[in-house]
Amino acid sequence: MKKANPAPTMKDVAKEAGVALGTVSKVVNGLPVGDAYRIRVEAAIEKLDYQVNSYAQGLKANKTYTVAVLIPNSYTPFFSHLIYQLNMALLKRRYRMLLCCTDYAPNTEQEYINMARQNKVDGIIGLTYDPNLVVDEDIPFVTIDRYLGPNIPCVASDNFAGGQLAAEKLADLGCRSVAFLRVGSSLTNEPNKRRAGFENGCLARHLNYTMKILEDGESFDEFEIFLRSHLHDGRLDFDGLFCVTDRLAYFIIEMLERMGLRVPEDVQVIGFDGVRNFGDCDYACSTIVQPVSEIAELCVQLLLQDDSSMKPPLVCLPVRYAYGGTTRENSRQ
Amino acid sequence: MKKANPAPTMKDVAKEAGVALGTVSKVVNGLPVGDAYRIRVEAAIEKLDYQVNSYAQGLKANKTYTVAVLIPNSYTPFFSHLIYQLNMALLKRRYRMLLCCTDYAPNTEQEYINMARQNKVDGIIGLTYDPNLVVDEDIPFVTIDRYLGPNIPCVASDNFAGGQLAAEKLADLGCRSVAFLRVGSSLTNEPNKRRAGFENGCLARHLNYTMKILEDGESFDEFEIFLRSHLHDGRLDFDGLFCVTDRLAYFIIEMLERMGLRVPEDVQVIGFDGVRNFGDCDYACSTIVQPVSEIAELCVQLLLQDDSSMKPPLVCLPVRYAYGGTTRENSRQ
DNA sequence: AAAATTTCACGAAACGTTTCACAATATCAG
DNA sequence: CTGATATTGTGAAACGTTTCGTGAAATTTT
Repeated sequence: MKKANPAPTMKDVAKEAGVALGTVSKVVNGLPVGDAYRIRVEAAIEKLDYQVNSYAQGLKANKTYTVAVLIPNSYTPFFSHLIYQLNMALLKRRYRMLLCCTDYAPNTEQEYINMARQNKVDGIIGLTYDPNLVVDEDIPFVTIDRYLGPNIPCVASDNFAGGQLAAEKLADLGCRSVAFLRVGSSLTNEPNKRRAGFENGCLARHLNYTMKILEDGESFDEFEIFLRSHLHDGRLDFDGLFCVTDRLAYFIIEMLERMGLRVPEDVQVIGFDGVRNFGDCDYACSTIVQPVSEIAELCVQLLLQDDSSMKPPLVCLPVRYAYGGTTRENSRQ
Repeated sequence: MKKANPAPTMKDVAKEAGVALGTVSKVVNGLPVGDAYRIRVEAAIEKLDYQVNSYAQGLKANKTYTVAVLIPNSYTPFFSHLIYQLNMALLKRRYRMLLCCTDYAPNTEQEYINMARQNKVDGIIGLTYDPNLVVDEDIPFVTIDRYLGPNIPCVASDNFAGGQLAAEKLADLGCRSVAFLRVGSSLTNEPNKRRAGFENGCLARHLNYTMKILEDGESFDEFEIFLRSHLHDGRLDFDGLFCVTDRLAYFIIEMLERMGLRVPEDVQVIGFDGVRNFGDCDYACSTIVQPVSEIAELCVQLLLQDDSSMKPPLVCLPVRYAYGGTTRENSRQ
């Protein structure tokens, strides 16, 4: 049924069905209406191919069913999976997702927050960078991986446990001397706890450990310098490496191979994130997997629940280890 | 300036400034207003921390400044980059992006199209799968990589030229016998032209060529069977491979290495897409790069331009070759 | 059978904008 | 100084919903 240009409104449906406006509204919203009326209204809706205007609804209800998602970009694997899962979690609740890529720029982040407010979104989920972000007190806000204050719930993986798990795994897989590699970030965000967790795990398992943390401007080449300084007669001082992200692990593995070291025979490598290299292929490396889907689900739950007194300031979700070819699994595994 | 619960409206601003509603509206929209009035209104806006309600605007103007983007998922590298660039192109024009991941499911695609219509979006950009998609005639629709009909503009890379370019590159790099590898898809979409282009290029350059196209249910293992059947005494019949996507190329390269063949020494490999392995690192392989940013920009332009008579049914954008370590660049390059 | 009660459709008002006919003021010619 | 013209602020109406007080009809009670 092709309809002339102006989209049919409730008023048109009411006229077509010979009922009042309010009756149509009730039918549309599933409120109790006499069967005779319901049938007439439904027929009219069908005939006119009527669709409710959700923006008029939003105006009336002061609710837009829109959530803004602030994220540095959509193409880093962890982010792109997060977006996917957030999209699913929101759509399940009939919410729309307004995606804002910030490119790590603090002023862009602030701009988007203001813009989100102007768009009267029902809430904001932010994986943000700027520690001095000014968030509006009266718009629900949930962060990922960044604790901004006791009134702003933060959802993250259990990064500390993830670090511990990496150490334990390496120990279980026979490592004696390990290193932690991280790209520099002066930020105090949740993923930083990976280091502390790893250190803790190494101590518990009596592993020798070394850290190499890149400073803010330093290039990845520093890692090669570091590794070469620990290379003697073609043998590395370490038999295990824990990289702060899979992306870094991927680089390091290529670097090791260029240096003539075999992974996992000479040195085992564990990364962090657990996202797939090409979207749905194997893991790029053995890794600590973040529960992306659960993170997304919880963010949305916390954001949309109205009882703000029940919102915990920080939730850490359990991580797990996954084999990805860069460790030597033993038979007990 | 902390404000009590109900957000201030234009009416509040008008009262505060002692002017009429229409005057505030003009100031907000940058229409000519006497300086004395403008100053009073701007002061009131500042004082009350007023933000226009863009949903009320949308209702009045019958324009929601929202565009729905239908895409299989957000984590496949090509898609995630597309989303990023679409986001940028839309945001530049103050449009919002409603992201819908369809998981390649035809019914989900149709559902989302209906939902988008309900949400009164100003347009839809779709990278869709279902060839029988029912699109609403009176809502602007632009597709990516899939030609649905003369009234629905389609934006794509010049896949044919890309295929040609791959063949020419392989020829220039010294190949004599090449193969084209593709995963099966019975769909008639734009990327299918890569094969025809490659074939064309091979003929022009007198290259021996072979095709291996996976049928719909077949696993990637078929490629190994195919390659092994062309392996004699550790030497492959081909010295060049063109893979339909970088993702496939990535698999094939790993497969070749497992088979004891060196890339690019024994066999050179070119993929297609040109997206980065971990978001912003090097190319995963030598590749034909799709102009993702231009595709996104053009989609948005076509979608939002009102003169529908000027919309071309199909636009193919130029691709380029990029070195990614899996070809032997010669000195002339 | 009449009164009391319940049920439920009706339609006006309101949400926060934009727009437009109108009125008020300022400008200028004669 | 008057009357015509240009300028610009005013406020009501409209956009498409939801909500809620009103009252008519149906049902139950005595």
